[in-house]
Amino acid sequence: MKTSQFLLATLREAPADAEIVSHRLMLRAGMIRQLAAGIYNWLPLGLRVLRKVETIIREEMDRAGAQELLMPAVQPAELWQESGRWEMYGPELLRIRDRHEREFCFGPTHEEIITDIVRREIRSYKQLPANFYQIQTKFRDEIRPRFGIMRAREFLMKDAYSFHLTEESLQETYDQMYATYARILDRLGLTYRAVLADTGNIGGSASHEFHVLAESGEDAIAFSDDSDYAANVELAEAPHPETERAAPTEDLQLVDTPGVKTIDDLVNNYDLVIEKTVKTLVVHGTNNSLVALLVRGDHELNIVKAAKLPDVQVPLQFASEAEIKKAVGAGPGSLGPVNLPIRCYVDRAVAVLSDFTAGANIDGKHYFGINWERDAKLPVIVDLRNVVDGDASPDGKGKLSIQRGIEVGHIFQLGTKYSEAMKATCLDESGSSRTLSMGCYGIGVSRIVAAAIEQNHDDSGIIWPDPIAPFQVSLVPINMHKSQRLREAVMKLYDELVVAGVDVLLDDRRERPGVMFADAELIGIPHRLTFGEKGLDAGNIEYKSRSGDREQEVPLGEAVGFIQKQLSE
RNA sequence: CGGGGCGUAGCGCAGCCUGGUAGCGCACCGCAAUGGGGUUGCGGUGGUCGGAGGUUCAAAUCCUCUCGCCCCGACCA
Repeated sequence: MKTSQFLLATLREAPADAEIVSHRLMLRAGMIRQLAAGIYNWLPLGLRVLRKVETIIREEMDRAGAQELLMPAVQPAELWQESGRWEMYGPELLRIRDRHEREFCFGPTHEEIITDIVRREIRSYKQLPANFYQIQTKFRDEIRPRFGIMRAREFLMKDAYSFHLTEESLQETYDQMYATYARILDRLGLTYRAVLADTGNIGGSASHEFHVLAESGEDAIAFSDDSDYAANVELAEAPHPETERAAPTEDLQLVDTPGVKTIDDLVNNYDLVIEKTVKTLVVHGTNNSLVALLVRGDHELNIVKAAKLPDVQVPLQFASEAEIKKAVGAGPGSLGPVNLPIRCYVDRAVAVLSDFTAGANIDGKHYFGINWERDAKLPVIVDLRNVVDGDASPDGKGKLSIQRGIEVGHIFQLGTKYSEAMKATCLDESGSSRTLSMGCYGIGVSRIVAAAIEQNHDDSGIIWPDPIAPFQVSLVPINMHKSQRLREAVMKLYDELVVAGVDVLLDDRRERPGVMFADAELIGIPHRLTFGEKGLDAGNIEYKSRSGDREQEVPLGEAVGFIQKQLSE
């Protein structure tokens, strides 16, 4: 490709509303342009990357024996009503009507459609197991799309669905998909971790997420320093406290704490130890009740764990100040376990506290020296908090450390959730009808592009891993317009590279070298060949890698071979 | 959905408070010089000032409505 024939839409300045690195760089490099909130055009440069990611995924899925098919983006409401998700999915489902007022949605995922296909087409156990996938555009009407392509409403996803007669067969395919995802991310050249995950509203039992590690990641993931254990912080179980609850040494004391609304206020103004304070969070419970959740002052409530409690309404919603006042008689900031009139759960770490501080359920007052059983009955003890750096690993080996990750893949064992609702059955060896078990396996194709940039960039721009670079090599001629013999030599080399199958971008604009270098670096081409008259005289061409650690003269005659060697490394 | 902010040329912004012929930088086009890290000079192209309504002799500017986009908020007890 030559720049004269290519839309090189680079920008010096990024639009002011682009917040994260990948969004800024994708705009500046001319990969994408926004059309509406969470909806983007892919310009030629961006599409080249997207297609390369897609190709690697497709190759690995095919290699794993999955079959590609393509399902519609627009789906009839009937199937969603049949699975029960037309009501359950909520406002993220973009619902539309056709001219006959029939209801449809723009598919956010395709369990219903694939299950419908399979129940029509698969009759016999002899056709199983089967694994179908597609690479297709999804639409999820996110509350707040953000970060460019990272959390867009319309995005490209590879989704796969497998069908089985037995749990063993499902486990086998699940394990195979786990290995396939690892291969895909290895081939993409990304640093990642697979972690245990929550199954969320898709449902099912076992589940793993694949995270590309990056500071800007929206998810926190916890690793053991001494085993393979890795889990999303949403899921990671906090350890049982190592100590028993100590006997009371202080009397219960009601203290005036005017204006104290937060744990920080309390600790700073009354010289307390934060580990001996308790905060009380109030959420909506079932049947219009309120439920109080108690965690230590220095800990964070884990929303996923809280939402799993039997009395808590799903999705989790925090009570308003007015609701709290009405139920408790005091506002947020003055709540605690003593004389608390609503149902209550305590975190394990709270249950072992003694002589601790919490709100008095009277505005502007706190109790100091609270002790369980003496001052308040100890409520049900559950795991409510996020794990923190240094917690013992749940598998008993080592300590946890927390890192940020971008979720690019998620695999689930769904079991019979959809096949049962939609009556997807087939005959087994004995001729009796059996409900199929399902697995599903997703990869965010467009999100991988953004994640790759988050992980691989510097001040000058993107640094693509070779396998997904829009071009492998940039060819930068210096002052080509002034020298006919340089022009001829450059064109000859360009043709040779193309014939050799190298993905090369020749910058044939009449620009100064600085401009061409800056653009090549911004768009992240991993290898660069610079060619000027001086080099031509010496019979050399200059090579530089984007990561900057290699720079050398290469004899012109060996340039093609040299590049091929770089690309195969 | 709540809170905040912003819509003026492709991008980044000024002008608005205090109404009076719409500006700057980058990009783009032309000419010239320059020629190995975003060069310089000169000359140009490009704008229904998000939209509608109102006030006024006169509206980017004031008022009302509306649309769009962005940020923060689901850890606050």
